[in-house]
Amino acid sequence: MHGHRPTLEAVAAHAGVSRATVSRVVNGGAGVRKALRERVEASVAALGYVPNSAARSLVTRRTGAVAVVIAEPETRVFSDPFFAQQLRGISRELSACDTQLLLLLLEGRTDYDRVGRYLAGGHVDGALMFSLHRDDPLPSMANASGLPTVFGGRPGWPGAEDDPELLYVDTDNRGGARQAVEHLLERGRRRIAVITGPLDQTSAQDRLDGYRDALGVAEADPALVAHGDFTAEGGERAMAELLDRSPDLDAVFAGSDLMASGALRTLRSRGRRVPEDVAVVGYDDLEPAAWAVPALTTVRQDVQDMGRMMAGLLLRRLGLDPEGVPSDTPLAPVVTPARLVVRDSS
Amino acid sequence: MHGHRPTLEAVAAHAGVSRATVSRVVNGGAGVRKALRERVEASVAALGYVPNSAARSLVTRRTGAVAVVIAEPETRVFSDPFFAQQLRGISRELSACDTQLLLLLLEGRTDYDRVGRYLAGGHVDGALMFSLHRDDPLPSMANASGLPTVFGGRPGWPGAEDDPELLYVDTDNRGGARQAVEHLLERGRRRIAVITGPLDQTSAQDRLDGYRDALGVAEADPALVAHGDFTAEGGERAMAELLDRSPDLDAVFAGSDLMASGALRTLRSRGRRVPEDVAVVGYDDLEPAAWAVPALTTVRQDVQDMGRMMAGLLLRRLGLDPEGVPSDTPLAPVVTPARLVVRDSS
DNA sequence: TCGGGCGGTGAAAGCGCTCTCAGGGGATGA
DNA sequence: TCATCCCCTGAGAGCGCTTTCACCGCCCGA
Repeated sequence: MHGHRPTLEAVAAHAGVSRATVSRVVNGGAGVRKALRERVEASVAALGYVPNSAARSLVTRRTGAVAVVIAEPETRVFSDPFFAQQLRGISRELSACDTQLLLLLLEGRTDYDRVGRYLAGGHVDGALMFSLHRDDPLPSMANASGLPTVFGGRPGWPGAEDDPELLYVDTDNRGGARQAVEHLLERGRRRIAVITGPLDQTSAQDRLDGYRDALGVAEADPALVAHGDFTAEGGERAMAELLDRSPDLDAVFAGSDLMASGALRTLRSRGRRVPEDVAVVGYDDLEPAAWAVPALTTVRQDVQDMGRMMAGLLLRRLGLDPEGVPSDTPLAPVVTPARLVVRDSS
Repeated sequence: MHGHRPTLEAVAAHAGVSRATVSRVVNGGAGVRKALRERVEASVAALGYVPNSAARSLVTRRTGAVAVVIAEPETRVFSDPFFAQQLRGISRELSACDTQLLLLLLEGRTDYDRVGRYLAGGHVDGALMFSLHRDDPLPSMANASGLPTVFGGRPGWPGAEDDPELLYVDTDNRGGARQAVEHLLERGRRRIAVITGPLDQTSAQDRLDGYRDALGVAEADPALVAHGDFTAEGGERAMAELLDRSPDLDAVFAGSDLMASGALRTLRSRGRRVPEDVAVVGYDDLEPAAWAVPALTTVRQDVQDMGRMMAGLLLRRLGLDPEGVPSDTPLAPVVTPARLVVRDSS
């Protein structure tokens, strides 16, 4: 197999030059006379030489790869278009800088060790982390190993906000949620329930806060609050709970489109019409929103762009200025706006 | 940052032993006296030593990582649950062998170079390739670089079948399609249309062949055949075409659930009732099938398990026998069965 | 004609790790 | 008590690459 991949040495011998010269040519050819460079290039092509990445990164201390770490089971990562979109933006930005994307998924508690070792082992130049819960050990692992890291969503662990080095990309969850609930109020709804995401994630907590803001209360009516986990099944269950507790509710704000579509299913099976009996608003504006029956009113955040920004931030942190970014832009967290999109469900 | 990661040397000095001993301990500790081993382990912990992967793989010629190459735009990869499931199986199998999964997506023609270089550069020990079209250059690139590779789906390029080394995992697409169409015939349908996937993929071609088998014809009625691209949008368009060409059709077999759900949308918008007016059968039995309204009759293939098998095949090819596999099992392509699942749409 | 400068090239020193090989010491058998 | 063997351990040679540093011509100005 890998049998006898030619080495620099071999190319040098073939071209009748030294290893140093070949190395220079392979890395751009600066400072090598044209005639020689062409001779070397011919040899490289003739032998089918490809640099050995291990040897190279051993000396350069760079790998040209970036890890995307998602602390969720594959089930969610791949069924939730949120990640898909995010990854898409990331992947696009990275490949523009010729950097490889490495996807690491953490499923169980035991994976933390493996991934921690991987990150610390110098396999990657930096990391992008998502979907972290408040007590997740990953950030401190990354921090301990000194790996440059950018987070998706505002980190929620204690003291996170005080770290001036901290880099993240978030969206205005609180404002978006407020818009959603205000919209329901304008539609004349009065018993508005909420289905939250896991509250140890800032995005879920912020959306709940936005709900409270809109209603002008400091504490939500417990009968109108149910907790989901950002999945459709969770939304289905939460909606059932809500209907049991508050049969008179006339609207529900779900913390994600997936949960909203789950809620839709429960409502349908319980014979409630949407939006006549119960208005539904989701969050994210991903595919399931537009496809749901009826099409979901939701809060739009440009997830793909957020992914792109995360990657951009990291690349700049690594000193690989992505094109189109003035190099004097300060390296700081980014918060993008959210916007209500009204469809048929409200 | 990576500032001063301790090296083997440092640990050796700290523990008062030689590099060789530390290396042995780090790699399992075989052949090192217990007392010494514990001393070394303490030093490793005290210094927070993590082996440098580049140095290690430079000498071992192994990276502990495997690439999954998908020649489809991210859009599809992440919105099509097919890949999600497949990846899930793969990821599960790989992590059992402590092997990292590296996801490489090819979007445009230009990505081929980058990925080709990456694969040839020794970043990974092997590759898993999916969703290849007949003239895809990737297999020959992998072959040229001698990278052990397992394919998802029976490869369709000329001469592929003759390669005794070729490893792939496929499902009985032809048989599954035949079952689907026979089922429609049993239901009394007579004008059965088909929406194919891209015919330069063997899976799509095989499913079309199965359709013909069931109908007992050598060539399908062109008015009843439309081509999609395995996406929901494609299914939507194809269904519209079919209705225009053959308004009298009473059933449609779609080459994937996603295309079937697109077809469902078109049928709904054209006012055809499913299954009363038109029966619909999909293929794959992934989430969209069960969720569709009405729930889709479809052909089940255990995609996740296929992923697992692909990974298993590759690991064995790499000499990392996954647990539970008798080591004398011959290394050969696998074809899994397909089974009809009847739901509401037919 | 000669000295200084400069662009281009090669020799060689590692990067951090694994692994072979040789040697040292303790235990064992006579 | 001495020789033999075996178990551990350490020294050292690379893995393939980058990069510094010294050097060799060559061209220029004087």
